[in-house]
Amino acid sequence: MEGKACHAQIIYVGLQTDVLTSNMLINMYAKCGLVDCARKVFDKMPERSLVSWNTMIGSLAQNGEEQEALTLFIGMQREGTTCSEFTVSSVLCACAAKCAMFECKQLHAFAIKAATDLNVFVGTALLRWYVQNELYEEALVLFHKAQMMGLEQNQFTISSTICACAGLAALIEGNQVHAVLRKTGLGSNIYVASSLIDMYAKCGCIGEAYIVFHSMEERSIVFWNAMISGFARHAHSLEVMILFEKMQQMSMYPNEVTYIAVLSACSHMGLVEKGQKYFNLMIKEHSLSPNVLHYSCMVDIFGRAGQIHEAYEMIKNMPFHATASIWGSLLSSCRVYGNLELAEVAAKQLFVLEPNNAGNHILLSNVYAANKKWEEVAKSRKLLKESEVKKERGKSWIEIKDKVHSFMVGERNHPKIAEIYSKLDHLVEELEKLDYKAETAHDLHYVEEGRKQELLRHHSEKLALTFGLMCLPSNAPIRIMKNLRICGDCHSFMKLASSFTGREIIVRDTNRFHHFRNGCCSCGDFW
DNA sequence: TTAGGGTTAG
Repeated sequence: MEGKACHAQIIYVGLQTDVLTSNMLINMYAKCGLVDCARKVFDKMPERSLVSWNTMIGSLAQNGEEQEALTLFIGMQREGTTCSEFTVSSVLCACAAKCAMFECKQLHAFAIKAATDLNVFVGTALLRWYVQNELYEEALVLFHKAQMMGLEQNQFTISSTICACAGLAALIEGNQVHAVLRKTGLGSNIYVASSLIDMYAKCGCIGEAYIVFHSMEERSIVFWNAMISGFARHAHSLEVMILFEKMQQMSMYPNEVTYIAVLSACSHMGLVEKGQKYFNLMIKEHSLSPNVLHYSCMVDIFGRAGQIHEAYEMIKNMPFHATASIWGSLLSSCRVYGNLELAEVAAKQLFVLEPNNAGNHILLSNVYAANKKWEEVAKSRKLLKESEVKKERGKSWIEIKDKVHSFMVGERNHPKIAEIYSKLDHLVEELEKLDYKAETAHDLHYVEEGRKQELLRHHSEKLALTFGLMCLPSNAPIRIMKNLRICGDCHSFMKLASSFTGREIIVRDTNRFHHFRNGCCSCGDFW
């Protein structure tokens, strides 16, 4: 109100035409959240300076009016006003919030042309934009470029970069950033430390994540959640529960994110009663309203444990429309337990919600096959073949030195592919001596048995494993990332391979880790 | 007279 009174006084004495005063007024209104008042002052200005434009664009960007900020920026260009690093960083923030990829890419080029890309504000906004839009590789390229040019790194650029490494599960890159932290001391920042825990957990190094967790005295809720989510991702349910208790002893109370981690740990381990206990605790003890993700966890908990009807009841009674992910979880459970009736219910919903997801058709045909409904299997396969729907191809990747090696199922292009196949054949022979038999039961391609076995043998994670065995030192764990869920055959194969080679093998599939050691998997064969 | 930012989610 003081500002408004002051504005009235300025108008009274006739100072409103002064550019400097108007700029200050725009700024004052924007800081008070009165962006409309700021805009009125801006619109009435007979002439505007660069600062007027910058202040107005920045105000709009910060007050959630991103589209208007972009429109004004275009207007500024049309008027021929040269922009500065202030303009570029504000407009970049607006683009990142809007996820306007095209504008952002144009703006990046614009920033380079206007020689503003070396400005720390501009660089930070660019990095943030890339990470927010999951363009992690671009983010890392930018970070390396900044490093080569000797530009300043700060806690903001570093936490975004670590987030990019986490998104790519790029451990070697992540380790390099960690080394920068050790030199600069930026690792003691709570945001940086939280993203570091997340990065190590997502790269399969849960022990490293815990070392970071243990080293910090300051602990925020996000920091606790990052560690608990990491343990959940690795199916270390006991550690999840211990930390859940410990945080409360230290007067830090769980929030919605904590409960998602706790419930997902229960689902990965088949802990139905514990899951129900936590779900009730969340509502009654901590007064939190479960969101669609919590319900999704509960459907998963019941479904994975074979309580398909309870899972379906949960869906029917929840206060939200079920998402594709929830119906997908039910359909997967139906496949595992051969429940045809509910598989058809789930599939019907999924075909509407995800018409382009071939996996749903395949799951349904698997349930038909498990129930020996061969006519329906054929119909379902025909439908899939006729539609435009394509199944996502299996892909695995592994980091060796500073390079990511990627393998598709039946890979032909890798430079060492001949040697890989030959070594893999040899490994299969050795494992067959330990009673390994290719499990083709769930692989329902209409192909003859020999060909089925060949397809299974060339699953991408087996190729990545073989390449890891060829290239990595004998004591190094082999970390493999995969874009789909690991199949039953590869799971058995990895267990035997860990025993035969004496190696630790870590496989991350769509949303969790499997640690294979001495012939066993951390998931206890429940996933 | 003008700038902001980063972390956790079945």
